Amino acid sequence: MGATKTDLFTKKQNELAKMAKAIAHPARIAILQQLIKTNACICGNLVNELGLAQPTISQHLKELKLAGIIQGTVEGTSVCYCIDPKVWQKYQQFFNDFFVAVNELAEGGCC
Amino acid sequence: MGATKTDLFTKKQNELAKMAKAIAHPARIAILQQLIKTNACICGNLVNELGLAQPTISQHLKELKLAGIIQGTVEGTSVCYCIDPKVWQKYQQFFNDFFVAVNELAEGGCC
DNA sequence: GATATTAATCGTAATATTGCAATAAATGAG
DNA sequence: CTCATTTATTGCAATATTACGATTAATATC
Repeated sequence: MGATKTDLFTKKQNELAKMAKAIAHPARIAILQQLIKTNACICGNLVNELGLAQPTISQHLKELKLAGIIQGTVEGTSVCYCIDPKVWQKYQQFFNDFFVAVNELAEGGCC
Repeated sequence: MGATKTDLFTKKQNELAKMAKAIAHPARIAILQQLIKTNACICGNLVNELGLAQPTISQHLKELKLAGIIQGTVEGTSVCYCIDPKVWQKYQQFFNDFFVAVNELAEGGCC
């Protein structure tokens, strides 16, 4: 039915899934990389960098903002986006914790 | 139009996005955690553990298999799934590389 | 206030994802 | 070969995502 049954899973599982979803699009990854690369925030010249239309970029920015990864502050007629380091670290932590679990056992192989 | 414009992005960006998508669902995270927890592979008793119908689990397993994270080997009437440590490590590496980039600068804040 | 610039929102079309009932395929036991 | 068990596939309905044209909102400049 297209709707995820979130009630079947733990808070952590749902949260990690949501975090993964936030970066599960090349445009959003490209946006984040641009924000990192230009350090200082840079605003909507993302539209020029990536080849997507302005509303599309705006929508992706909204999702990233909703996920908490970035924040935007109005600056004249334009808006300045940048990564929230705290949330970014949380993401790093969550993903690392998830992946690290296996390496602890691993080896044995199985089937 | 619902179709991602992959041609606009780099191979790495598309790949990371795909990897994120593979784990961007709580059921798939739960499945992976079960496979880790029970170390030895465990097959379709995932259906009992999670509360989803058998075809739904089967579909998620297929996606994880397609992403390369897991592999399944037939064992009698049942199938034994387990994590592919090599691919898992690749995932860990990719995500870490992505997140680590910011911490190198960070601090300055911006807007 | 009128105009230009930039970004957000609305509306809509195309496509993708999620979930499951029904069914098929594969294998082991008898 | 028949039957039971387990998993995969098919077909379909509900919902979500992606993308963009058209428009609106916000702000700066004149």
